[in-house]
Amino acid sequence: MTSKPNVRQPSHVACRDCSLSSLCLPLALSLQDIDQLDRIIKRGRPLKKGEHLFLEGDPFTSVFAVRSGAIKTYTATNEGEEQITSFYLPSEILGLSGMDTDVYPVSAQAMETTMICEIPFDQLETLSDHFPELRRHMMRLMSKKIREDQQMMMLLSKKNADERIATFLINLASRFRRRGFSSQSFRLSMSRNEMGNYLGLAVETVSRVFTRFQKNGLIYAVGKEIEIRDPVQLCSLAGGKAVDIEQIISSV
Amino acid sequence: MTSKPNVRQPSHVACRDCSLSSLCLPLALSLQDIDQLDRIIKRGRPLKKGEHLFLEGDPFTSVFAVRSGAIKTYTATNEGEEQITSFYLPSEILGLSGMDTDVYPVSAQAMETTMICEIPFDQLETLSDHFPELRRHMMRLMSKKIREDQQMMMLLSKKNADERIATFLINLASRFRRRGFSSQSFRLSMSRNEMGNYLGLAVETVSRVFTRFQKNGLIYAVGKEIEIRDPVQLCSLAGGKAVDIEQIISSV
DNA sequence: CGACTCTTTGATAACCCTCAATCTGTGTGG
DNA sequence: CCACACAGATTGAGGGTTATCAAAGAGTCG
Repeated sequence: MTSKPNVRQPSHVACRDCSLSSLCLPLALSLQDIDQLDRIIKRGRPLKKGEHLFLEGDPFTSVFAVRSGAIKTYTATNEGEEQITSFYLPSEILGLSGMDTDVYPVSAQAMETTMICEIPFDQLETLSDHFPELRRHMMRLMSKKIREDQQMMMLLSKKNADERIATFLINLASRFRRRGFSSQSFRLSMSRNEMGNYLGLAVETVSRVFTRFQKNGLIYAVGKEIEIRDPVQLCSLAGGKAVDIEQIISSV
Repeated sequence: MTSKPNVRQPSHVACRDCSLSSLCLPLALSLQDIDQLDRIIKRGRPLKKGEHLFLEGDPFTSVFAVRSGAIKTYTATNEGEEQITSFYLPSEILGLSGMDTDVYPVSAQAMETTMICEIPFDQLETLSDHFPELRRHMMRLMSKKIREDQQMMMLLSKKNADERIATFLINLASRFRRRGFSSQSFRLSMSRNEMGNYLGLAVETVSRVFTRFQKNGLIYAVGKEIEIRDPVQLCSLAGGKAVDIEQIISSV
C-alpha cells in the first residue's frame, strides 16, 4: 500500500491510509483520484497550542484539514477584542471563506497541539477541473457551512444561555461521534472563556450554567472533561428540529 | 441585439440585456457564454407579496436571482415562530444553501411584488463543467455568503440594539448603492417586525431605536421610507472595520 | 368607513453582564 | 519538592439593556 518510504511521522500518512478520509475531502474520490489529491497536500509540522495557522489579512493560498487537535478561527471586533467564529475538529475543513477576497477574513489558531493537512488552493482548483465530484464535494462543504452558520445565527438571536450551551454540547457530541469517538464523554478543547465568546455569553454565565446543569444531573463536568448524563433533556433544551434530535439522542 | 421576439414582459429580458448582469451570475461570462446561461434560465410570472418561491423541505432544484422586488428567507424555530435568515434584493442570488441536502433548508417568500430568474441547478452544474469562470463565480458567491453570515453572527453576539440597527441600515444603503440606487434615501421592504426578527430584537425595541435615531438627527423615517441624515455617525455606531466604513461613508 | 395589521409609547420585570472576590489548577523557579 | 505566580474557573451582589405586556395611534385594504 504505502510505497512511499517517507512515513517518518504520523503527519505523513497518505490520504488513502488516513482514518479520516471518509469524512474529509477525499470522500468523493476514487482511490486513484485520491492519490492525485494526496500529491498536492502539504503536511507541516504539528502546531503547538497558541500557534497560528494563518492571520486575518494573510493572502489566501490554501484550505486546511484538521488531522488531530483543534483549531479556532476568530476575527477582531472594532474594539479590538476577539470574536471566535468557529471551532474545527479533526476531519473538518477550514479556510473556505477566504476564497472571494484573496485574503483570509479570520485568523486561525491552534487550541492544542494540532496536525494539519494543507491543500494549496490553486492546485485544488486545477485538480477539481478534472474531477467534477471533487468540485461538488467542495460546493457541498460550503453549502453545509452556510447552513451551520444560519443555525448559529438562530442560536444567537433566539436562544437563552441554557439553550445555547445545551446546543453547543449536543453539537460537539455529535461531531465527536461522527469521528468515531465517544459522544457521551469527551474533552473540551476550548476554555470557558472561548466558549462564552463563541456563544455570545459572558464567562461567568457559562460557568453558572455548567454548575446548574451539573446540579440537575444533565452533565458531569470536571475542568475540560465532560460527560453527558441526560442526553434527552439536553437535546430538549437544545431544541433542534425533532428529526435532528432523534438522530442525536441515539448517538449520545 | 435582442434577436428573440418573446420580450412580452420585462421579466423576459435576456441576461445580456439585463441591467443587473454586472452584479448577477453572468458577471464572469463572455457575451457568448451568457447566451448559454440565458437559455437555461426560467423566468416565471411575478410573485405577489406573501407568495412563496419555495418552502423549507421542498426538493432542491434551482437557485434564484432576484430581478426586482425583495425576498426573505426564513426557517421555523422549534416553537413554531419564524426566524428570518436573510433578505435578498435585486441581483442577489438565493438558494445556494440547499445544495448539500437536496432540500431547501429555509422557506423563501416575496416581501413585495417580485420578479425572479430561476436557474435549474443540474443545468447550471452541467454548464459550469464547461465554464470554469462560472464555477469560480459560484464558489465566490458562497464564500461571500459565509463571510456575511459571520458578520451577522458578530452582530448578534456582540452588538447592542443601536449598533445592530445602524449596521443594518448602513448595509442596506451600500447594497442599494451597488445597484445604482440612492443610498441616502430608500424604501425598506421589510416591516419593523421582520427587521427585529432578523436582528434578534423585539419590534418595540426597533421602533424605539428608530425614534431615538430620528430625534438625534441620524435618520429621518416615515413608515418604510427612510433617509440617512448623518452617515458618519451611523457608520460609527455600526462600527465596522475602518476600511469598510470609509467605503460606505463615501457611498451614502 | 370599518376591520385589520403595523407601529408607537409606556410600565414592569427578566435575563444576563459587569464588577469583585475567592478558589482551582498549572507551570515555573528556587 | 515545594512555594509561588498566574491564568482560568467559580460564586455572589448589583445594575443595565432589552423583552414582555398592555394600550393607543397610524396606516392599509376591502
